[in-house]
Amino acid sequence: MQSDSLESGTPGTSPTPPSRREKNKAATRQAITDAALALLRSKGAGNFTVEDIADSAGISRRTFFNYFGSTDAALASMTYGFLDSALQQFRRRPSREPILESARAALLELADPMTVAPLAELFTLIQQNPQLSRSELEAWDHCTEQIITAARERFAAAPGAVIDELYLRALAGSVISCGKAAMDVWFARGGADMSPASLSVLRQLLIDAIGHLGSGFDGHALSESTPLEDRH
Amino acid sequence: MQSDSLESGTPGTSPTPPSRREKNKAATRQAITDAALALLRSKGAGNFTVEDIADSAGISRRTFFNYFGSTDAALASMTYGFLDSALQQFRRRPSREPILESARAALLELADPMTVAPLAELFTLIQQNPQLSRSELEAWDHCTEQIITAARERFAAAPGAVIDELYLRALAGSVISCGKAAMDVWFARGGADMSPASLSVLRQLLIDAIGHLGSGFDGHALSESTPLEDRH
DNA sequence: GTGCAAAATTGCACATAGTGTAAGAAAATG
DNA sequence: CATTTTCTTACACTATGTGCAATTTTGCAC
Repeated sequence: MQSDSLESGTPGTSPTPPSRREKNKAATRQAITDAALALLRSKGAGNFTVEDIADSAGISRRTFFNYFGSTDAALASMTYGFLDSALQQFRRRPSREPILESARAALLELADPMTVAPLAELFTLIQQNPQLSRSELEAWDHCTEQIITAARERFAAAPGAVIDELYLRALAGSVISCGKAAMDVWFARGGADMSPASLSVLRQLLIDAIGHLGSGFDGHALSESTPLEDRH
Repeated sequence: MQSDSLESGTPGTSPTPPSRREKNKAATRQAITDAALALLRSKGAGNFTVEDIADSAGISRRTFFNYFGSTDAALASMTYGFLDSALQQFRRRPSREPILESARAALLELADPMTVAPLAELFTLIQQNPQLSRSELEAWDHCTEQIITAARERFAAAPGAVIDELYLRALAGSVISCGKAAMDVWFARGGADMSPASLSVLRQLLIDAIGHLGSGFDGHALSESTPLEDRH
């Protein structure tokens, strides 16, 4: 679909230039997720089958299952990619940086237009259908595990130190929970609004959530009167 | 199985004495979960069918589906009950108590022998099988939503105050994450050890996790040397 | 291009999941 | 006992997910 320069896609970024096979697979994968999202949009959750997706993507039912284990998994793959961008950002942060600061920077990646755009509609469609949300939960959980691993590796850089697994897991889970909370609130407010103003709101929500986490949630649940931004 | 005193089970606790129908349904439900757990233990995850469970529980396959939507759901129902005990404890706390203190008290309920015992083995069996964990995640997520609702009701008691949804959701998610982290670490260490010493460890893990949360995770990931309790 | 090996797609068969429906069994009601 | 309500069951049917072998496509050497 895009400009298919033969083999040198972006030399230097990846050690393995994408072969034709890999590009075909990526295209098929994309066709599947596109078809699944289109069907979710047009027919609603639970009102289409794997065969529908396969037909729409121009492949056989069997091939669909070579790529994804279920309809949910196909849709959740978008969320995986979405969260993976935050994880990569986390890994990119310097090791000596306070970990909550790294988490804040990583979560802000979720407010990137290119990152959140493919997810926005999916989220709105999913939040109305609890059935679909199972695989989504799995995606968030998977990201939590990845954060735990990344954080463990970071702390392991300090030689001879004993890593507190409880601290790691509680922290990673809380960070992800804050990201999820910010996304939920954002979607609940304005839906999938991709305008710069809306994305700015999302960024602020992510920052505020991490702020609450960093301050130990010391009682800001109520605000007697909200002088600024009481449009809610 | 147990002593079936006719109708007066525990007068005063429930306004509706359990009729014969309700007791039969409860017994069937229990038989299903028992059978599912037994099969999980003996055959391993993914190596038995709904029909196996139904046969083992002495019911038809169709009746199984009248009670649970899937094998996973049957097993996850135990986790639902487990987490529900913590939720009830949270609701029982006084409204003016600091919310993290309420959370701490609620999570400590998870270390109650009567509460955690039915879950212990399930957790160990589940952690080895990522397939089963989807419904478990759903159970934790469901509990998070319940906590959000309970906390919202608590704060709504203050008249005229505007509730910060982000604070609520981030807090509830983090609290649950801390509970989950403590459980994970506990199981990873000693498995399903129900001894008083082990349960004491679990209690301390839960307290420490909430402690981390309350102090904003201000850097206790490493400990240069652990003078006490370095048996890990 | 030709030929060959590796890999992907596909069709087919099959076991299992999950659901609608109607008949039958059990329990509550009078 | 008769009736009504609720639960269980059998049956039929669609859909999911997987193993397997045939077929097609791609990569690579010549």
